[in-house]
Amino acid sequence: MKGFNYEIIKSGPGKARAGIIHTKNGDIQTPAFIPVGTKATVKALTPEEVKSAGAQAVLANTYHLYLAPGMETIEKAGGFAKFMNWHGPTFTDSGGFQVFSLGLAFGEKVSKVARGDVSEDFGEKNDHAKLAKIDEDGVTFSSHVDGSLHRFTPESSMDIQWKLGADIIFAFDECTSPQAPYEYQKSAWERTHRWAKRSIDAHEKLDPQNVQAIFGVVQGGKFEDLRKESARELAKMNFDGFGIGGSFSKDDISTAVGWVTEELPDDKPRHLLGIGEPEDMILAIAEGIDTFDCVTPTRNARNGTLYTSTGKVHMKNERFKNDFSAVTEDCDCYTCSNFSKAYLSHLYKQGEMLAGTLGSIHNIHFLIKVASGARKAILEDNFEDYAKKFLNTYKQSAID
RNA sequence: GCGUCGGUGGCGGAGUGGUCAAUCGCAAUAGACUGUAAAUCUAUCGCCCUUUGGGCUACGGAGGUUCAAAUCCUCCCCGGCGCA
Repeated sequence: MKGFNYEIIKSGPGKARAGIIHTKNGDIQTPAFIPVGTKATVKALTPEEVKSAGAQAVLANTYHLYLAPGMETIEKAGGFAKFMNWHGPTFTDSGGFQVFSLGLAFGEKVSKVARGDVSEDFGEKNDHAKLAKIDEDGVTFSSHVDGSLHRFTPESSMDIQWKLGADIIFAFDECTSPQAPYEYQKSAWERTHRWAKRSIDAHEKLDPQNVQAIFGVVQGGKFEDLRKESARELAKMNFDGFGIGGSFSKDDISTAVGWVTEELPDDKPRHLLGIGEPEDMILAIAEGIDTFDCVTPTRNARNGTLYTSTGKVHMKNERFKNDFSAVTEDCDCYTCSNFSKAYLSHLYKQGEMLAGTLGSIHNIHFLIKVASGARKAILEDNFEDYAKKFLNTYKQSAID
């Protein structure tokens, strides 16, 4: 494989590790948080702002870019990175998450991190309202934009991702619902494994030189035997790295991640798909995760919630109206260096676009710092201390 | 001065005899958000009591008609418009 390589710089304590992912477009110092730019844009930010906030790479989405602007435009642009003017490593998600979000999750209040338990009537209601339907061969989507029908298979996902041109792509998988019971999780991951094999085969044909790295995606929900078996099965395949996907209960993200990283080979990178609350990242890094992506910093920022070292705060809250201190005093992001809570509060309340921009800069910077801080601590041999201190101060809910 | 239309909760604006503490929008106050259907969504929003419940005060003001009035009548106050 050309250009792609993972190197462990330091391991421990436990499964935690610091490393470097080399790609032909640059390196990623891990652990790292990768901001999400679904439609070839990290919402509300210019690539320069994303970079200044500390981002080393961005992750875009296959389904969304396939729908718009469509592959013809992306190909003419020379790939999505060039299209969006991002100079650095890139990832694309396979569209597997949309199997979930437009499928069983459509119209329901389920997200990939569950608060509830496995549902008795899983998948039985409103099936006709869903926009995605799964069969053995692939998934048929109704476009959420205009209702038109589209079909994704492992082969078409690979084809699209090859054209999108990311450095790291993911095998086409099914992101399962946290409410899915054991039997469903089992059959889903079995299908996902068949899709993984087909993804590898299809990708080899498209990219015989292997200039593009492909990661397999571990599934299995919250069930230990399924997670472990999924990891073992995928580890046998010729993937360049692994994604850990699907659903978790908030309380056992790190447990489930631990089951998986025990089974995955150490010499390949592990990406925890879609996870990104600070406390989740710290716990997952302890279990040997290298990279994360998550929409939560940018979405929260647009919706008025910002991260601080003591927890999240909602900038529209009245208490910030005349608070002229920075969101986080010791934060060196552009936002905290130049603006007060009072100003941000004003922007948010007035619905000004700059609110989303300044908030997003701070939030992605914050999460990037959580990951890079962990890296530094691992390298300096005090990760346990770093993790403990971070978790103790964070979650103390609220600031001031 | 005459005529006419109108005065509703923080604002705009419905309602024009009972199902009205009063549709709706905005603002306000909280909350949610984890591979982006998301610059979105949810809740509360007259006062008091522990409740899916109850009590009180309210639709410019004062009277009145009626079993029942934000809604009908009379007078008064205020505003827009038209005519003098």
